[in-house]
Amino acid sequence: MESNGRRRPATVKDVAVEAGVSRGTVSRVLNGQPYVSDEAREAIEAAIAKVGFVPNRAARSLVMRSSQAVGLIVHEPHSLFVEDPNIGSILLGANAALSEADYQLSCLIADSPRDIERLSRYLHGGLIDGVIIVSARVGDPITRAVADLGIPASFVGNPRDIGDSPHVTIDNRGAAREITARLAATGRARIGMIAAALDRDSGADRLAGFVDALGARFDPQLVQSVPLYSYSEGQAGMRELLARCPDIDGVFASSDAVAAGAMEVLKEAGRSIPGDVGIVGFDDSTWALRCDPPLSTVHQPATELGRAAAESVLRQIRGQDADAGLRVLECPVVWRASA
Amino acid sequence: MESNGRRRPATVKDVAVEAGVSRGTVSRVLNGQPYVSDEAREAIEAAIAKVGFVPNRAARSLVMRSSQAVGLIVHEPHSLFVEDPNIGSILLGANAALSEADYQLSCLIADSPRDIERLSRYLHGGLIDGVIIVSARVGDPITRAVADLGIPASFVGNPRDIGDSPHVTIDNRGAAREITARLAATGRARIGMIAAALDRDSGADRLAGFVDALGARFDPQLVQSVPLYSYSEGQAGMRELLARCPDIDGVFASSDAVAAGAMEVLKEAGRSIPGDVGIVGFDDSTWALRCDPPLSTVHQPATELGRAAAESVLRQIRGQDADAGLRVLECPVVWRASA
DNA sequence: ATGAAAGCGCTAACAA
DNA sequence: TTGTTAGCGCTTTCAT
Repeated sequence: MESNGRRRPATVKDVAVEAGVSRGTVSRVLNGQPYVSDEAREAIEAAIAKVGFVPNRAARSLVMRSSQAVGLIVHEPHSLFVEDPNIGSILLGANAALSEADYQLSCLIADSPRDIERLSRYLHGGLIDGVIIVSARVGDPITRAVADLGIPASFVGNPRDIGDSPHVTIDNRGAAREITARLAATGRARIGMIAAALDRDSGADRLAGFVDALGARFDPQLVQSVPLYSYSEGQAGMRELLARCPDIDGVFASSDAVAAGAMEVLKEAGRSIPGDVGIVGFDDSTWALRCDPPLSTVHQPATELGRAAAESVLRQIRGQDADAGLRVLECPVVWRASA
Repeated sequence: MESNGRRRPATVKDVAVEAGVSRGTVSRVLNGQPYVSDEAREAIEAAIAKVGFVPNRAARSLVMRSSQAVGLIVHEPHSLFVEDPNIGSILLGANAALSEADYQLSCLIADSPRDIERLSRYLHGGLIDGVIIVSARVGDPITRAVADLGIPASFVGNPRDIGDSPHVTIDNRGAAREITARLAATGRARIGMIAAALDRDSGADRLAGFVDALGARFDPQLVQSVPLYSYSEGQAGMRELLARCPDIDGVFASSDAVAAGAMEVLKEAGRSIPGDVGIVGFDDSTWALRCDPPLSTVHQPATELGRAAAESVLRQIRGQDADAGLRVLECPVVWRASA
């Protein structure tokens, strides 16, 4: 029976009075502790329903020093946040894992220096037991803030400066190496790369994998760097590459969105895919299937990344962090028609 | 000077001792209250920095009965959450408005009955001062939970059963009417609609606007209903329509993603756009510009919707809800090449 | 098995 | 202008 209207919320005391017991006993029932008579338990449960009692979490957090809530910080440039195909899945994965453990996920956005300032106070405040950090860059103020806090934390991704902090990631370099090698194996001679987001570990590692795979055949002329993993940057990058090396016959785009933009430009330039130019992407997002022809790419297990990060935080909260926090998830190549 | 390591967090008392004043005075400084000598203020500020004090928000929330945090509940089916082009912008808009008022935005996901259960306890708990609800459907349990709570709330959108609760929305029906009329004015004789998400106010209203615009020329045969605003549903819907009415020469798709899917199918069927068939969408999302030809559509002011909803919640928190919470934002038609 | 009482960290009313 | 004190709602010894 939900009480409606603007009445003062019921407290343990109200429940205790209603049930004719003490607050201590009510608390024991609330927390499922032993040593409560069936009689008392039933009376209290009835009273709780009757007065519409819901525990005040601020009070509980204060005394227990824990809140059963985990934050997930997203620090993305404005534009990307809206489009990033992985964030939504990471969120859903983290939420699922936390939900099973009866933890509340609270997604926090860092979109300005002011946000970061407020956020670090918020995290300090005892309303959050742990935190998942998505898409941090090297030197990210969020990283510092979290480290200073000493609160259980786990990163999705692996910015260089988090040291051996718990994190879950994929082997960007290995996957990039693998898909580049396969592209080369289709008989391409002049393979280029549109290398996005080199300020992120994912971006830098994908480039490194590309260089690995090409070995002596690597030609820096064939690499065009662009700032973001986006469709329009893909277009811009491809235009540059085409102008500089008209004989290009293979492209590794460092995300599917980038690849989609590049394909658009290639078609406008009259190049057939995969006939004249083979192209591969990264992420296996909705972009990949929407391309024509469908894009060969690397499958990124976004949901599982979110889930694993949440589980890592949960383990730390429970004090089991002896157990390794680091995990590298599989990301198989998905071969389709674009190369 | 941030204190590191796992030391017990500093409290007001520590600051008071360090500064040689009482806890009351420290509290006054913390809350920017008058009647504090410059001398005391300086000593306290120095002490705060020295001991690395950050207020415990659980304690503060408990006594103040407010937390300076606003929740934003997203209740979307799994698949859509990942793709919805509006949610990210709504979030960013809400965050910007709240940030200016020094409120923390906490985005909460409702992805299962269990989530909803936990969420309503969470909202009850005093850790959240108000809430923005995105994409609720009629009969949504979230709506009931929020109503029972009596907490400041504002909806984005207008499900029929929220009554006159504060909400911010667009005139879906009017906009649908307008863009359909324009499509008709291009000389189309057999205009159909792929009507998605009729269980949502937005979906139902867009269909109503379509019917309005066509008047006597409306033919139910030319309407295909699909469950979700998605690319693949757009493909499915278009296939149905094409099979049933091969003479179709105009299509109103109820979102850009749906339109993109429909365009794909039309092209496969050998229809030229806008030559054989004119097509228009809704949202003005990234899909629209990515289509070939670019899609005529209705611009949805997603960022502003988020901002306005946040401002509405803020007003309610401040007790100014006499001021109207309802706002209908403009959504102009954007005319491009697809029709 | 249960009640009484102390106290988590903070703010606010009251005295001084 | 400042210190003192009484709670906010909850959990948790310590008695009983």
